[in-house]
This record gives sequence, structure tokens and C-alpha cells, in this order.
Amino acid sequence: CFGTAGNSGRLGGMSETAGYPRDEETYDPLEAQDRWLPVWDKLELYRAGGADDPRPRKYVLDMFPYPSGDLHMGHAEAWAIGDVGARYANLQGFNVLHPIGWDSFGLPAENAAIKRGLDAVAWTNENIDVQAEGFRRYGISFDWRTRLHTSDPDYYRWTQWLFLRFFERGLAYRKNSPVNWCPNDQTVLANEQVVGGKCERCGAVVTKRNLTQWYFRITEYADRLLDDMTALEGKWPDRVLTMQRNWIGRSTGAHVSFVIDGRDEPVTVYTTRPDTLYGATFFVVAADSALAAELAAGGDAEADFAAYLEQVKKATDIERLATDRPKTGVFLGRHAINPVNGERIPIYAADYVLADYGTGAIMAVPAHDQRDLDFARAFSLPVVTVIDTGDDDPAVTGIATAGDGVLVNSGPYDGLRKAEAIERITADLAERGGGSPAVNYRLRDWLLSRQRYWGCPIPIVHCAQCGEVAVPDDQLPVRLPDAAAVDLRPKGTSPLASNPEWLNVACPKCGAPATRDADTMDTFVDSSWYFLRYCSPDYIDGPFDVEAVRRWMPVAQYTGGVEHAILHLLYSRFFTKVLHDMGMVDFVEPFSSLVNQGQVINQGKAMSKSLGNGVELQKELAAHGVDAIRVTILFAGPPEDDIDWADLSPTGSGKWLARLWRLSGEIGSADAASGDDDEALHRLTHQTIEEVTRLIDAVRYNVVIARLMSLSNAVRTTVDTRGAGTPAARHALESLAVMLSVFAPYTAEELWSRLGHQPSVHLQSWPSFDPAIAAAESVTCVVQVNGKVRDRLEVPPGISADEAQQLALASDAVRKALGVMTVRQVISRPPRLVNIVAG
RNA sequence: GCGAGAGUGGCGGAAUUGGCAGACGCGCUGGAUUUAGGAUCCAGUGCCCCCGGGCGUAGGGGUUCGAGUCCCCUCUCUCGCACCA
Repeated sequence: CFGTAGNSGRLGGMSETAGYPRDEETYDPLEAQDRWLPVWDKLELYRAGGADDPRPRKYVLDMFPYPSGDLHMGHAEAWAIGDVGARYANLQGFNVLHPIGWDSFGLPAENAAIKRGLDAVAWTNENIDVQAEGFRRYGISFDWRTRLHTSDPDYYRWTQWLFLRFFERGLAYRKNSPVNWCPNDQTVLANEQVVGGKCERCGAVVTKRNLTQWYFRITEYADRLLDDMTALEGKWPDRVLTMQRNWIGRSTGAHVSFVIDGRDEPVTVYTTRPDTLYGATFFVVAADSALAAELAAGGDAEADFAAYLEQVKKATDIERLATDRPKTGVFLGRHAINPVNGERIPIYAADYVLADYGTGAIMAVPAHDQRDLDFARAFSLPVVTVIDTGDDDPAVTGIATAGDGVLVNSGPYDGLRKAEAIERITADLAERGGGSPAVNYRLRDWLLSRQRYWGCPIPIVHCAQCGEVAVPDDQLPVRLPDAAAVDLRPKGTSPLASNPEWLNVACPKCGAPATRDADTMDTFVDSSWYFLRYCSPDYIDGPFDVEAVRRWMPVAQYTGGVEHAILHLLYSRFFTKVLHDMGMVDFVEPFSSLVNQGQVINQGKAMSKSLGNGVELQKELAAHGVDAIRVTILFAGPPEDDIDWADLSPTGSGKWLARLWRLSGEIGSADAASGDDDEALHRLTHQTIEEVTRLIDAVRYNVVIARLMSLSNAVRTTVDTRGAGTPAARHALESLAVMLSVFAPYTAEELWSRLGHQPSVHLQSWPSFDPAIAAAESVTCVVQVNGKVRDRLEVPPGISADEAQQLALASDAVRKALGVMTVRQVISRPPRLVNIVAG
């Protein structure tokens, strides 16, 4: 029956041919991949249109990869998700920009160079080539002309150019400050790169060092970073917005000045609770602040303080993070004057107050702040309740009362409620010059210097006469010297400083001997603007062509991991706002919508070498083919959920694709339209197109695939019962081929070809549906008695409430269920439901 | 501790505005066909049952003709922050 299988029977479930494949061929997905890939390359299917392209534009972006080696499961998931959006936009007739590039500066290349003597440039470029070929075979619809590498001088020249613009605007500056230090990687880290006291990259326990480093003044944009998020509501995942809000951490309160005995200048503290000022019974300065050292100097407590400070410095962040850590501190032998009641209160140095938040000094109100209370109890300090919250006395219970209440022991403010007191006391202090309303942020400036080799050099020259001098634009890029020409071994200072030829230059301003800044930039600087470069990757007159960016940006769909919620996504928003202020872009938010894909795990745990639960992507691809893996990943669940490979069945996905493939052979080789058509299948096809379109827009890809499976099951039934020549079967499968092409590009091309069409299915239009055909002829109306389903009636979709009620009451099943009860009320919600209330 | 989110079959997960719970798939059971099956196809598959039906969306309460969906309480889990004054 070879070749005629489609017409050879199978009129019922158990025909004489049942059990045999309908076709002696079997689907070989790997062979199909090899066959189509060159065809697609030749067709150049995914070139973004130029300025004169009349189609509406859509920028679909995936967070660009780091060239760590070959692609792994994580890549397979992220890019499968992003590719659906890009391919769907293409079929819908958009002019799509779907670019690819590499975030190619970073530690692994340097470590490979140190440990194995490899050249960082060669190592990087080889890995990129491997990944690029991996993506090509994985069938991602990139416009390959966009390909960029952040480690290319053509790219980092503009990273340096942008740095200089920030420098000119005072947004890049150097300061000496305690910084996070990774003893393993031998470099400083930004706050955002310290996770739970450990280095985000290598897991080493982070320590503190005092260093002079470059910073971006991101705090200046804190309000805008916060406030502009309202425009992202509903378009970015809530959890990302929440994380950014918490990270920026805006709080409002007041600055209050305290006169210090024996000091000319008063000291200002920040508090969110000026209403509790009468309850301030002591004063605390951060142990590692300059103020603490100054207050201790020359006094009786100097030695005690020095010993305490030594102890504090030794403590790692991990120790500091322990929640039940007892409060420690030392009395400095000095006193502050409470501005509202003139009381002299003792000043302590303690490490529970942070030097770099607020002013590094606090007024301590033990009755209404748990930390202050813990300290007061440890040091036997008085606890004065100034807000009656109705709770038990904190001095007795050891539990501070932070809630609302009425002021007591607060002189003229007694009787006020919390909110009112905050307002009044702040206003009164402001009037007397003792304070002012204040806003604070937990966000810190972005530390961008790194003491590593494989990064973008900072284009600054240090001159004894002129200070920090910008390298002139026409001398950019400041190129990295060859790795062979520097000492790469981690030693806590930048490797670039080990090459005197590179380091020593004439000052661009005065010509005197000077030295280059030998640090490199955090790689997050590189990735804060790459999405702009993609719009004009070969542009030579600036970082990007302003017109091209105006055409494509902002990004319509951005896909990437949630791990960048407060790193890359915050930094990119900051860069965009600065560029907006520079007049280079006309929008303030770079990414209009964000999809955070989950992770691929195995057996309940993240894949890791030590657990031995890694799943090798290349093996899976070789065993099942690209399409089966893409479908498996996308069908597993909502894109944002983690998926456990152990729960999945690539074999099952492969079977579905093979079923479709066999159907395409049967229908493709069937005699043209014969016999009755199948109205029900036509209807289902139109309904499926309608629903799938809506679901793709909602990024519900797992449900989309379920609907496509349902439709393919229905096509199978029609082919079995009416023959493969049924027009509805062909229409359904052709529609399926196009819809499938966004998930399983190779199989879809096979279907298209076997149905007798020329390549490529990827050049087709997204199928349209006719609402009139999609409309159901009849719908099932559920009839309930007291909420329980008693009958189901087939009714016209346009049935009236009265008609539905009449039909329901006439039902035998309903009469039986009613028995002797009398009908009290009928709720008729045509055409879906009638509920009869009886008793 | 604070903040956010989530609890649905053996499993992954479906379920417009509150309106047939469990779509689709995996797994499992039985069958057809086969030298063979890790292929293909058909049927079944939430739980209980006295075969009339009853019970079911973490647990308890509430609103409603009607709740997986809305409200309150409890429990559990995940994620984020973690002395931020």
C-alpha cells in the first residue's frame, strides 16, 4: 500500500491496515535539518528591512549570550521562547529586527588564559563561533548581519566614548571608599554582584577594602528609575518591578541635627520616625565611619574604639548577615544633645549602623525600633516609650513597638497620632533650622572599575598636573595590549599596569609624562547599551545611528533570565535615561515588554557537574532533533516557570511531529477533493487559529501547542473517516504547518513541502480565521438543579434566556431531579448555563 | 524578620468577565497489528460507590443561584531583600 496509504482504507478504528505505518517512510528529523538549513541560508529569510521598508517594525531581543562554550539547555530554552515571538511577528507581516551578538568580555576568557595559557581573544572567538553555529542549527531566526562582540575594538571604542560623555556630565567619578572585594577573582565588585555576602560569579566570601575606584552616579537617577516603572506595569513581570523597587529602596523621613558636646559642627542623622524624637535615649555612629574615628580621637575611649574597629573589620559580610547576631559596640565617651528636649545622650560606635546609608549616624529610639532596643538591652540603656500603641512596654517585653499610636512623653506633641506628629515635628525642626524633610535610597552608586585584563579599558589618563584627563575622542579606542604583553596573574592590581609601554603616555592636556588608568570596566557597562548598537552595528560615526535607533527602539519583546532583574535591567534603564538627557534617544525606557524565562533543571535541582545531573543539549538534539527539543521545552509549561527535564518527554514531542509528518504525506499525495467536506473540521481549524493567535500574544506557548495537538488529532480522525482528500483536512494541515513553524521550523517546512508547496513556509502569512465559520453551530448548555449538573442540552448560540429556561424545565432529567421540589428561581445565562433553584 | 508569588489527578500542566474542574501531553491499563517493538493504531484512566449516585482544586470560614477563580483566617512551599534607621 505504499504511496496510496491515504486512500487505502482506515475507515474505522480497526481496518485491515491498522497497525502498519501508513507509509513506509519514517520521519528522520536530522536528515530534514541538514536538507533545509542550506535552503534557508540561501533565502536569507530574516533580514531586517531598512529605513524605506513600509512594514510596521518590531524589535525582538534576547539577552545576549556570554561565550562560555557550546550551547546548553538554558540557551535552548531562552532562545526557543524568544524565537517564537520573532517568527510570529515575521509571519504577521512585521519588519522584524531579531539580532544576535556576544557579551564577550569577562573573567572566564582571562582565567582560561591564566590557567591554560590560551589567548583570550582566540578563546573568545572560538567559543563564539561554536555558539553561532549552534544557534544556526537550532534554527533561531536571527538577522546574522547584526552580529557584534563587545570585546571587539569597533564596539568597545564606543563603550569608552559613552564613558567619556558620562564623565563630562559628572556621572562618572572617582572616590575612595570601602568596596566589595572578591579575594578569589582579585577584583572589586558592584553591590549588585554581591549575593548573600558572596561573589555572584565564583561564590567566594566577599570582603571589604578601601580603594579609589570609578563610579557611575546612578543614584542621581534613583527617582526616575523608580517613577518610570509605572509605565512598565503589566508589561514587565511584577516580581522584577518589585525587586527593582526594593533595590532602589526609597524611604522618606527627616534629617535632624544633633549638637555634639565639644564639637563645632552638629551631626545630622536620618530618620523615618521623627515622631519618636523624644524617645531617643542614645546616639550611634557607624564604627567604620570617619566620624566615629574623629569622635574617639584623643579621648579616654580611643583604645577601646581602636580594638573594636579592628574586630569589626575582620568580620566578613557573611558574619554581618547573621540575623540573630548580638549587638556590639563601644561607648565613645561623648554626648549629643537631643534638639527637642535638650537631653544629653551617650554616643556609641556600633557596626549595626552602616557608614554608607543615610549619614552613617542615627538617633536610637529603643522603644520603637527593634535594633535599637536590642542594643539598649545589651548595654543597659534607658527605654522611653513615646508612642502608646496599646502594646506591652518594650522595656519589659523586649519587643519594640513600631505601629501606629498616640504620642506620650513628648512635650507639646502629646496626644498627636503618628502621621500627624511626623509632619508637625519635621515642620517645627525645619522652622528652627534643626532639621528638614529628607529622602533616602538604599541604591548605591555603581562601582564600575575592575582589576582585570579582559574588559574595556577606562579611557582616562592620570596626570600629576592635570588630574584625571579624558582621552580625546579621536584617540579612541584605547586598545587592550596583547595578553602576552601583560602579567595576567591576579595580584589585586590591574594586569594592564604591568605593561609600561601601554601604561605610560603623555598627558593629552599638557604633554607631561602621565599614566593610563589601568583598570577595566565592569562588563555590565558593555551590556548596558548593546541593544542600541544592534540597530546600526556597523555605524562608524558614533555608538549608534540615532535615526536607526529611533526606528527600532524601544524593544518590543525582551527575553532573558530573572537573574538580571537588578543588574543588567537596572543598568540599561539608567543608560537609556542618561542618553535621553543627552538628546541621543527619544524614549526613557528601553524595553517595552519583558519575558523572564524560567530555568531548566533536572530531578528537582539545578544542573551541575557536582550533582552529575546535567543534561547535554547536544546529545538530546542528536537523539530527537531540534524541533522535538524546542517543542518539549515550550510545551512543558508557562515560559516563566522552571521546567524539570526529568518530567518531560522529548520522545512524546517527537511522536507528535512524526504524526504530523505522516499526515502531510497522506494529504499531500491524496487525490484532490473527493466526497463530502468536513464542516466540523473547518470550524475547528478557524477556532484554533483564533484561539492560538490570542494565546501567542499572551505568551502562553504551552497552551498554543496543546491546541495545535488537538487540531492535529482532529485531522487524523477526518483523514481516517473521510479520506485524506477531504478539503478540510488539507486546509487544517496547511494552517497547522504555518502555525507550527514558529515552534518547530524544520518540521513545518517538511509539512509545507510534502503538501506540495515551494519553500518556504517561513515566508507565508499567519493564517487568518473567519469568525462566521469559527462560530459554533450549537453549544452545550449545562442545566443545573441547585448547582448540580443534571442535563446537557445542545442549543443554538443565540438562544434567549427564556428559551433556554423553557428547554431546561422541559428536560426529563431535570424533572426527575426536581421530584417533589418546587422551583423557586431560575438563573438563565444563555447559551452556556441554566441553574434551577428548587426546594 | 520584611516584601512578592504560588498550592489543581501518579506527573507536567489546562480552565474568558465567578458558570461542565482536570484541556493537551507524559505515565499507566487493556486491545489490534507484528518475527519483533523503545514503532504504529484503537479504547480506558481524579477518588469512592450499595451502580441510583456521592465526594473532589492545601485546610477552615464567608460572599453568591453558582467559587479552582472573590473576601477573611490557618498551614505549606518558592523567590527576592536581609541590621537601610
